[in-house]
Amino acid sequence: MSELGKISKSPDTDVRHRLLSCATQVFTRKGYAATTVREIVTAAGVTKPVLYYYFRNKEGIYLELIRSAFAKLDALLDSSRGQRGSVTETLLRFSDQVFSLFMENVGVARLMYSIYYGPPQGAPFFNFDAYHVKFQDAIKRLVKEGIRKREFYKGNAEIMMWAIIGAINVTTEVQLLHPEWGIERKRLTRILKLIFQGISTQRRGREEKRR
Amino acid sequence: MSELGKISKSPDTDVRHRLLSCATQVFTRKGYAATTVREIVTAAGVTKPVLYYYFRNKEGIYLELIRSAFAKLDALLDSSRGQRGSVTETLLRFSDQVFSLFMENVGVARLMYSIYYGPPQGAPFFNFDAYHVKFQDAIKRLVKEGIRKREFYKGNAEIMMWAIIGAINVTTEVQLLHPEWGIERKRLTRILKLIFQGISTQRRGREEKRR
DNA sequence: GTCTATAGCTTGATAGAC
DNA sequence: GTCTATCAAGCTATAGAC
Repeated sequence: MSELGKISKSPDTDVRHRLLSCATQVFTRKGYAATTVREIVTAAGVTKPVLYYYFRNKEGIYLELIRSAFAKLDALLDSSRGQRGSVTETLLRFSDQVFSLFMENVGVARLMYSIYYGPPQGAPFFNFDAYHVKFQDAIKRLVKEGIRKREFYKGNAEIMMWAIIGAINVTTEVQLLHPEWGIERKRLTRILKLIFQGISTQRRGREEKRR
Repeated sequence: MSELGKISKSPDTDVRHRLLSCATQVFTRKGYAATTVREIVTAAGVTKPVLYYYFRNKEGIYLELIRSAFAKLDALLDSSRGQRGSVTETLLRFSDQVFSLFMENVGVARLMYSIYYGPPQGAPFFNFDAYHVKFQDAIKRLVKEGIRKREFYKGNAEIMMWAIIGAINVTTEVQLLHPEWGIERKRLTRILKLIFQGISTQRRGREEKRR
């Protein structure tokens, strides 16, 4: 009986979730402006008022999609602070979690890329760049901590940051568009480890010898 | 007199170039489908027949934009073969040239990102992925050559390739959207050198010691 | 041929019954 | 929470005046 009670309660949130999922797909396929509320609700198998009940309007469901995804990223960024263990480990773990989050929300990610790079349809403004900066700061802070703890060479933290972000981006972007090319989560770790250790057999030039 | 002759000849190609430039802007701003031939020609200060003379139609001018940009990349990829000097130098020079090419055609690059990631307007198909693969192969070939010449450690060439492509991508993408963040050409070189040499003070783990 | 006015459709959004 | 029924605004197409 209690089971039935729980099950009968779930459709509420289930409908909400289905609406979000369908909206993501339609927005991605047709762009913000060309997407009609009608398409979203028929895809989700509900009627219009349901959408207007859960989300204020078309803009509301769009912003909810984007915001909820970034809320998860925010939580992850916060958790990257004050970790025990080496910075190297923290960076690897953090990148791995970012990749997982990306994959779990790959649909929304695809939509965000479409909005960010695509032609400006009348989509409501969202400050993607603020999150780019947040993300960069989180990585840069870890790199600086690594330098302070002598785990990393005393070099330009920003350059190191870009190398790491480059690895994360290339991994997520390839996964976004060509999952069949098989850059999966483990591979990101391997790329990062490579960046930590270097490619060249000739280690450190002038800087090293001068010490 | 001969001067006048030369000058009177240039407007032809000038008009052609102006059309291409304006088309790039309008396509990027409004998307392929929403762009009308009328907008392009008025922006370029010419009449419709001029566009239809130089390019067959709307599809023609679009494809010309994309194709001519990739033709330049093709030339660059070819030139990366059989270079003298160290592979490290070749890779740095090649990346630098790619970045320059990207910057010289940043308008077309923006359009291509918009088409590639944006909602599929009825834009004529272009095989962007084929060029992605070509590009990857060029880098991978150089990395393998580096390993063969003992310039690079005997590691996974593909992982090294992704690290390098990550650096190139992050540099060009940031330049595309936030030139004010100041990741200019020199910075790409610095990121690559960092990847070659590594970040960590702990060089090579188990793999190294086992040799 | 050209312009305008209007009919009719679509869209985002809401009211009120259940 | 969900439905039916409906609204107002905006767009497209075209009939019909000139």
